[in-house]
Amino acid sequence: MTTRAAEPPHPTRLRLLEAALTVIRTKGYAAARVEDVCAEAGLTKGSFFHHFRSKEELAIAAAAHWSEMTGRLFAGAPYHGHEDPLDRVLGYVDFRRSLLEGALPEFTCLVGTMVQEVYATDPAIDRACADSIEGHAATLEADIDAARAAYGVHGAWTTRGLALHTQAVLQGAFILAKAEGGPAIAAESVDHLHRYISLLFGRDPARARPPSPATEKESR
Amino acid sequence: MTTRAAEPPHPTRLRLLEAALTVIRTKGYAAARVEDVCAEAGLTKGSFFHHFRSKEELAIAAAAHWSEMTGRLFAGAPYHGHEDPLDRVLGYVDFRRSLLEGALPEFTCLVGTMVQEVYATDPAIDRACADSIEGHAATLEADIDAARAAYGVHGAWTTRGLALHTQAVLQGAFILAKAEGGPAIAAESVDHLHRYISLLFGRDPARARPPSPATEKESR
DNA sequence: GGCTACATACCAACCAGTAGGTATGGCGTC
DNA sequence: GACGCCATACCTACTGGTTGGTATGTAGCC
Repeated sequence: MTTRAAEPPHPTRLRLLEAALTVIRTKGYAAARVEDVCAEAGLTKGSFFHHFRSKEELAIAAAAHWSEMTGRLFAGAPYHGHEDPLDRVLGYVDFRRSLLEGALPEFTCLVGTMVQEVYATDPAIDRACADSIEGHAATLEADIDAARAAYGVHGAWTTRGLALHTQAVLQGAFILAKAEGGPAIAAESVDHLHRYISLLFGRDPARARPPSPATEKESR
Repeated sequence: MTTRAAEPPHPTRLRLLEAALTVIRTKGYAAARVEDVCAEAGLTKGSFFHHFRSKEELAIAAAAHWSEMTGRLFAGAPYHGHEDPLDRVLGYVDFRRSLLEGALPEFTCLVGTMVQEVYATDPAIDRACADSIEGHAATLEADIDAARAAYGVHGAWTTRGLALHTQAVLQGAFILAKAEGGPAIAAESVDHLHRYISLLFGRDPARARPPSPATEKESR
């Protein structure tokens, strides 16, 4: 991930990045025109090319911005407050489930969408997307490891593999949501993921979930 | 799915459809130029537009062709020969896993790739993709139902939901494979799916898999 | 007065789709 | 069994709209 201490970006650049998120998540990267992004941001191309050298640079910057945004969102999420590490892992899944609301471009994943289009044609964007996904998955590994230790679970799978599996389920859920036109089936798939992790650690999946601890004001 | 008794397509049309599979799975739909498809098929645009009215019609026809191709592949797969319905479901997962070989455009899913790009902009292609995914998932439901009956499993989930969850895991695995540049992590995710279904039906996931029954010569 | 941050106007390449041509082969007719 | 006729299948050449990117202008600010 390498979230290097980024100086806060120029507000106009930020507006363009936010616009890019919306447009690319709606139409995909190739179909997203620079002018679409400008219109969404209420600017013109002259301004765009003042802040970005090319459309490709926008995509890479958007992926980095996405990583930072989601990084902050998940770092501040309440599930980190659980005592039991397994509750933290399951809390993460519940949190992801709670995000599946509203219109599709609001909850689907920027980098998952982009990587499908560019993996074979644009190595730089592909790398940025892969970094984003892997970096996010890595934030789960400490809790999964702690849960394995606490529950004495040592199956034929790796911590990193399970962390990435959660991402696979979520990415796949987004695809189903796009095909079906809404988040309902995506939510069911995330429920299956929750049930899987419960079973994997020998916990009854039907057991009531622990209440979310109060959201931390500042998680540093 | 509605696999209506299709008269065998014109061989040149078929070459264009096969070429479209390759090109779209490599570059995505929007970036796939009509001329790319023609070049891949060894034809020119004049011929293309003799067989298809538009690029959109190609995409829809490609999705239908994809459904037929995969339909035949899975209908003829060996896992249907297992006595135990749970073995058939798990055999399906194993079969999917065995397909994760070679270069990415050879094993990734056409309609999963396309739906991400068109869900908000092209309802006709979106519908074709959704039909393909749902139609394929539906082929699992009879075996899942039979397994639920045989094993007395009635959790808080639906047969259709689990069938679609298998597709979510696979689609997500393809995204990870594209990000990582190879099928290794995708395979791990499919292993997790196998483990999940085993646990869900109360079977020890570590248990040796039953040998595949001999491939049926003709499954009608 | 020069630098940042935007806008307007323009260009050249690209690309889906069209126009119109030619080769091929089936088929009825004599 | 040769001939005229036409539909099919494929090609080359072109067009017109689109789009990433550039050149240039200008308003405000230090």
